[in-house]
Amino acid sequence: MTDTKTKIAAGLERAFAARGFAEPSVEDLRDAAGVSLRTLYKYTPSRADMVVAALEHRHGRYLAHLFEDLPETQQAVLDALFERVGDWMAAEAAHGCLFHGAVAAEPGSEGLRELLTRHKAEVARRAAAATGLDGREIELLVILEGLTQTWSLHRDAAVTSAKRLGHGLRMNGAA
Amino acid sequence: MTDTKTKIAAGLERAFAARGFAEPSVEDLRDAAGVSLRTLYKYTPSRADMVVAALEHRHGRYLAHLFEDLPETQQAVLDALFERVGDWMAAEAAHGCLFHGAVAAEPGSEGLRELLTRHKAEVARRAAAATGLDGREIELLVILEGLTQTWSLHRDAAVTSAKRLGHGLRMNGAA
DNA sequence: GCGTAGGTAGAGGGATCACTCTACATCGTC
DNA sequence: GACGATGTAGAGTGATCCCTCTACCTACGC
Repeated sequence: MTDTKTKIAAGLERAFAARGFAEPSVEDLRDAAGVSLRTLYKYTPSRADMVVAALEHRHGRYLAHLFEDLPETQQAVLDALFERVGDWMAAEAAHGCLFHGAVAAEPGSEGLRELLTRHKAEVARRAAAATGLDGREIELLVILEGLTQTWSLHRDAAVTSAKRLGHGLRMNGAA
Repeated sequence: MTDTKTKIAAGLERAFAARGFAEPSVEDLRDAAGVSLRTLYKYTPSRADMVVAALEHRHGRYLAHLFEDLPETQQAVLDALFERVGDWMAAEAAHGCLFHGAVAAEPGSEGLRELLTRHKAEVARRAAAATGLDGREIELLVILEGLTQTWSLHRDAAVTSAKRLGHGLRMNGAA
């Protein structure tokens, strides 16, 4: 049997991704996690902790989805990254980035904001390393975030646009 | 005296922008709008309507902020747009795009999603027209959205990155 | 066989919240 | 000076929600 803690985190992530952070009640979250209310509160002693658990679980899954088994050439890596973001949105994030969603739902939480910062920094760092575009982390992040936000409006066209922007990135090395 | 309806919409916009969509109670919104509860419910018969009123008011203000009195050359327009987005974030949107925030707070609302779509389409359309980059609306939107999302993490560096990406846009006309 | 760790089931408290309703004030117009 | 439109003030209602707590079950090591 899978570890109770990961089972809970996976269920919470699914619930928040599907219905946002405001709507699901703790009883809904309990159903999604597949445990009793008591056990849920044992591992995540408040609803805010449930949000954190879901985000941490998602962080790992997102990194794995983006950066495992990438192609060989760095140009192909760049295109593959954007395609994988599109695939991720289609399969898992119909309602947009979960981290931004969590911060938007609770703008006062310093903890959530720090989680968001760390998540995005890690994505940018790994993307720059994998594409050989060191020093261009922020530009990469602008494209990745823009793609994430526009995907729900324009689907594949957003992926294509991100690729084009990425190619431009590779062209002009300096400002 | 200013029109009651606009006074309410302006107050609501301020409240949601400052504290997000989940936190403020209707009584908080009443205080922000500066009217009585009865009057507030007369113009916006439910809390959901208050959200819509705030977004419609913001839509107008955002377009005015971005597209009024732009410089003459199209290259300067492009840079000015990104700078204005940065200024807007600093002054008005410390917590990110209000439209995405509203949809994230209530993912089930078809009305909000349509409002978001129309808002972004109009921004993209006007940006393409003002910069002479017709046909590149989606690429422009990816940069604008990416800038909006990364600004809270990287401030001026995000604006600079957006400008660089914009210059690349102007270079390669075709795919 | 028994203790312990870790689980289920679900009722109830206390607080909050969206929304309604009654009663009263103000002001421009005829 | 009466009147209608438009506003304020604020108490009350019904529902929801987060969280706690009691009571019980099951598997496993020794």
